[in-house]
Amino acid sequence: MQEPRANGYRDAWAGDVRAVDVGREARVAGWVHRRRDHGGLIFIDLRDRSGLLQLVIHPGEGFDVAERLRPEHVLTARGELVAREPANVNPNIATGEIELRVAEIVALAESETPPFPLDDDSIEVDETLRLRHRALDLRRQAMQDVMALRHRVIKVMRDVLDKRDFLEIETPILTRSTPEGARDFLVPSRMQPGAWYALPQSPQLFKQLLMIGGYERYFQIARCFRDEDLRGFRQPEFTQLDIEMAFVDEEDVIATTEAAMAAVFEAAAFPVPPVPWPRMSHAEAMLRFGTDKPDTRYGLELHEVGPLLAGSEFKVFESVLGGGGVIRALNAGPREMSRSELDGLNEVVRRHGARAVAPIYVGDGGWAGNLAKFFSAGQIASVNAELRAADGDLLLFVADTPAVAPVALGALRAELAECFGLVPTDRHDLVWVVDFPMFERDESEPGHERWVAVHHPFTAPSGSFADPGAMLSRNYDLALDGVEIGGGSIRIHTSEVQQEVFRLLGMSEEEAQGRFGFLLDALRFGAPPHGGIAMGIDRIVAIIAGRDSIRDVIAFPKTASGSDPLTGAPAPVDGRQLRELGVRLA
RNA sequence: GGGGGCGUAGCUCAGUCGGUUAGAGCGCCGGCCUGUCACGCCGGAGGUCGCGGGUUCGAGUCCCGUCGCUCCCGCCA
Repeated sequence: MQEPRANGYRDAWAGDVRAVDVGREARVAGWVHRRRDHGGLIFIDLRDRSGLLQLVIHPGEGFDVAERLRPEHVLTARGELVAREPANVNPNIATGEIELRVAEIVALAESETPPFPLDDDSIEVDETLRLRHRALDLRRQAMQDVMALRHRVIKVMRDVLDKRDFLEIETPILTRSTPEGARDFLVPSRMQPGAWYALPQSPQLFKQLLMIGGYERYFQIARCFRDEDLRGFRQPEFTQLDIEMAFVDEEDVIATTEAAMAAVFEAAAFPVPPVPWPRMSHAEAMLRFGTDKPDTRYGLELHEVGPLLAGSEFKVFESVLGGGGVIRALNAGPREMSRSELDGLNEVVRRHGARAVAPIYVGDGGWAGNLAKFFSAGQIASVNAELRAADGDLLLFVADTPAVAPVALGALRAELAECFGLVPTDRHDLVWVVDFPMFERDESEPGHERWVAVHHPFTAPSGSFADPGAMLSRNYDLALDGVEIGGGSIRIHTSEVQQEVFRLLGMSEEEAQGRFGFLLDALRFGAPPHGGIAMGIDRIVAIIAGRDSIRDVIAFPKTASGSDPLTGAPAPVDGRQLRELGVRLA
């Protein structure tokens, strides 16, 4: 760190002094990390953001002060930086060759005993307790490291985009609904009683207005809000690198994203393949991996085996195929699994809506087990060839609807890779997934089937509106190790096409005008072709830091119940405010 | 909204088939200690076993309810 301006508290960072500073008089300040009291000699590991420095207090000046110090007390100390005897050097800390011989020590603040250890990152402390004492939790080295990493990631993003002529422009937080498909957080309006602001699910509409407004290249470190249940990699409040560019096609946005992200990974010393990163169609991803965000670091790929097995004696498969279903299979390799372990696999696919997994062992070129008798030698041979099956291999089959079977087997693939230890820890893969379907048929309410946009309804489609189910969207999602870290698209830039999409989604002209009039209006005044992307900063930082939850990379995250860590719950509303708003309490 | 797991000392956890006095490590407090760095040695304090009810001669342990946390599905890019 840069040397601090000398004042009454410090003139040096504790963790930054080195052997070359021996002989120098230094004043440092910080927290007591650990204290070792030898009776006639006291050692204190002093901690500030830069690191640790050992203070030595001999009997005499300040000794009585040092005797009363305890972990997390705050102090400032002055003394001479001295070299340690060779035998006393501590190679585990950066300042281990030297120490501060204290001439003066002043206690600035006492501390109660911390409710959980701050000097040991190996113990996993209950998260509720960490959130309740967030200031203490943030002192821990692991949190300090992550926050510094997060800062560097965002800094690199800003630097790369700044060099490429992007302007950082802020967009409103109190706004109206910006549809991404999630529930909006709502805030009542005082000026217009009965009306509500929505917090933005993304700056989508605003950045399109900026493109139409001629700003050409925009970005923002944007806070986004979605009122949905949280998960390890999902918070109701999260941060995205939001980018939009005018007069561009897919290649421009992808190239810009790759430049920014490659710089981020390089700055973080996170090993990824060189750009350009591979691309895969949505259809291929679903076929080979059973997910739209494949982890391509390991095998266990899915195969379509329905046509190979049609006409067998196995009634389960036959009835699925007869009903328009599919059969997907993967080769788990030479695995010995017990009855109960195989039952455990059923649990996995059931979670995703499938009935069961059919396991078959390969032996002597044929199939072992009680399912083998239902299939002809030709069928067995062709499936073995498709799955490259060898003796001893375990083959797993899932037969179900075209929507369920791939997803269920894809989830099983991920689970198997995890428990077989097939997921590399030293290597990371990125893949662009492109050519998503534009529309999907929502058949959840019989009699009210309708088209819904797979991405948001501003994504540019390709294909003909005469066959909406066959249209693809001009979008691109980026997956890192099986986690979606970003996604974007080329946007619709004419009001005619935009209205056509709204119509297909069952939106009347009045409704479209009411909800998105300010975009439709803008599109009528010369909108440039444009597109962009949004990158999930929390997820990117979490993966680089090797964390399972983005809560670990957010200074003040929400808890599982969505409450605020500082108050324990969303703030209660003042009754007077409610009356002014005309809100009646139930 | 649905399903699984967890809740025991300040922290992390153990606690057998339901059995009488609930444990460990770390931390904390006191004493000793002039070269430690996860300091060491000696001693000590600390428990509504989340909460409520039930079964039982007897419940940390079994059952029901409830609250909290957590993972997964739904939802959500």
